Amino acid sequence: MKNLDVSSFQNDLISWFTKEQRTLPWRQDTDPYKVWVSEIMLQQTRVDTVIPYFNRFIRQFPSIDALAEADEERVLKAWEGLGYYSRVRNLHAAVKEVKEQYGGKVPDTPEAISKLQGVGPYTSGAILSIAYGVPEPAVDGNVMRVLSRILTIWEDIAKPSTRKIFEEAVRQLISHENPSYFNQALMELGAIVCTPTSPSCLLCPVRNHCQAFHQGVQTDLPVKTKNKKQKRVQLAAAILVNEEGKILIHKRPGSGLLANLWEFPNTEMIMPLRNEKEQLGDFLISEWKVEAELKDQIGQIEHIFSHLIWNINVFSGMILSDVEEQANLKLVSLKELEQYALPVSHQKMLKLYLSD
DNA sequence: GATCCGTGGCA
DNA sequence: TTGCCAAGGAT
Repeated sequence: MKNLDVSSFQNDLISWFTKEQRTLPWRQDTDPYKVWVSEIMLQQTRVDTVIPYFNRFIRQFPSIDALAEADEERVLKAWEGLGYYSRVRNLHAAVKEVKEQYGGKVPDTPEAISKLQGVGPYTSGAILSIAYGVPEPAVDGNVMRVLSRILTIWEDIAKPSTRKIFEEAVRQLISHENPSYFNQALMELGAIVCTPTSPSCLLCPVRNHCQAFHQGVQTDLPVKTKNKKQKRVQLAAAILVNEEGKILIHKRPGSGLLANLWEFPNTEMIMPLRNEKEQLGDFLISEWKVEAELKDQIGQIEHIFSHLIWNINVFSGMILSDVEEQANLKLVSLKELEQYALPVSHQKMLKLYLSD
């Protein structure tokens, strides 16, 4: 590698990680299943957020077999609040696949492991290197940031095609003696030293190898184009109770936003100027044949997703008709509701209702 | 390649 | 307050 003493770089990086790595629950051992779970949870999600979820999840589902045999409702409930719920549905499906097709052992080749649902290029490399010591690249956002600075790579890291450039770089740099620590060290460095804004270059174990530091351009890298703004969507939702005090909930479709999570009945306001309570009442009858007496609005909620914003006007009401329960439509008591995974937006609605 | 898919923290 | 993010993958 041009302008870089690879052996010295590996040594400085791995020595630093050996000494300075954070103690984390998924670093207690290298059980491929636990490495796998942690890597899925850590996708686009901060370490501090993941820690309690990881501990609970492993307690509930300690092994491939335990997770493979679990009901999806329980699995989704364990993921409630973490976001990107397709991650856990894919993990669940993939774990069943490993149990059935690989005798319960997580595959140890790039070809096999990459076929598992939810396992892309990053996760494949992470599991192979950390759990099995295979020298494969594991290029995430941290790695692209760190290496863009060390090697002064000016490609736009927001473009999917750019990842290949960094994978090629890692193949030339990775330690074959300890690929696990090499990959983890790059990510750890990105997380606690080589941060997006104001990197701590004076504390960096590899600053002598860093071209951006030498040129004083570390804050100009990486190059990353901006995201688009979220779209706003106006919703009206109802927390409806029957004469027994049971609450009406609806299971969302199996694909798309918040797939398979439960929610309070709601509908998008296509005509924002028309009376919302009327639109909501019409929706309840036409969609669910539920006649309800809606009270005045009990509040409003704004919920921000990565790509859209929900503005929800929340109503409460009494169910006047009989409800025909279906697989995706249930009446549950407040206590039973605890068994169902709700999106955070609907947890906010419930809290609003209970304090009303 | 562009878009979809969550959430909470922080400058 | 607003934007931007944080150990990505599927379509």
